[in-house]
Amino acid sequence: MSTPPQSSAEIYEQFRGLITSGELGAGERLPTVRQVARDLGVALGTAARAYKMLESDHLVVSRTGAGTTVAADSARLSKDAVVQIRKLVASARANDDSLDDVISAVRTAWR
Amino acid sequence: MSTPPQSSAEIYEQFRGLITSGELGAGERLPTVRQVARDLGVALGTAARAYKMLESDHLVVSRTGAGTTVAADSARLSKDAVVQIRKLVASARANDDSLDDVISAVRTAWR
DNA sequence: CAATTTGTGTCACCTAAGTGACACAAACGG
DNA sequence: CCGTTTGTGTCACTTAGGTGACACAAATTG
Repeated sequence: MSTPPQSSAEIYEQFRGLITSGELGAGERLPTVRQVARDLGVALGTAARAYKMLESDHLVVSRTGAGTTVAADSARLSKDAVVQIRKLVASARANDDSLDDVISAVRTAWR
Repeated sequence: MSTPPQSSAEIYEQFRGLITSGELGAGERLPTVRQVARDLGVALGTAARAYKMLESDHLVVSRTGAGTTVAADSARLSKDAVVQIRKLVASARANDDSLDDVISAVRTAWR
């Protein structure tokens, strides 16, 4: 495939968001690498690389044979931020702002 | 250089944030591609590619000889969103949240 | 007008990261 | 216990996007 629908970095980001926001709780099982690969139409190694990145961050624990589960202390985002993010998204949506513009502005506002 | 300090995509994002949030106003001049290349330690072509991307988005206007300036109708983010982003960043900072975690959570909350 | 500035285009080259197709070891489950 | 599931590792190959070093055309400047 010449243009992958998702890169390993994007897959990583996807799960990272679910985990750090607490939407995926500690102990919960992630889909298998082969599941992810099939669902997103990427190669096995690409999904595997994403999981490796998550493990490097200690966001998940992978064991061959058993699957991959969310690590114990993985809800890293404060409740405050989660609430603010919900408001921001509502506001931006109401104004038809684009996700990319919002992300860029957050990055800019951060420094 | 094996590991570029910034990729063209990152440089693009940087300016995109400044422009869509209105921090760089219409008509304002951007640094020259050579300036950007020198300052960030990237190759000329890398900075040029970033500017090309900005132009594809109609965020800037480039003319050989003259420089690159912010396009007329380029403040694309709503005031509401800008305000919410300011609050979010304050909140996240106060709680020691990481930028990457916040970005990931915003992405997740969006869908 | 002449020199400079600035964006653009091209060259050969290198590396990161994607691909499919495997193989293997650890854990699980009937 | 034995077959299946699952994460991991490797292979050769392709592509996107970096690199430095140029050259060129258009706009600005003195």
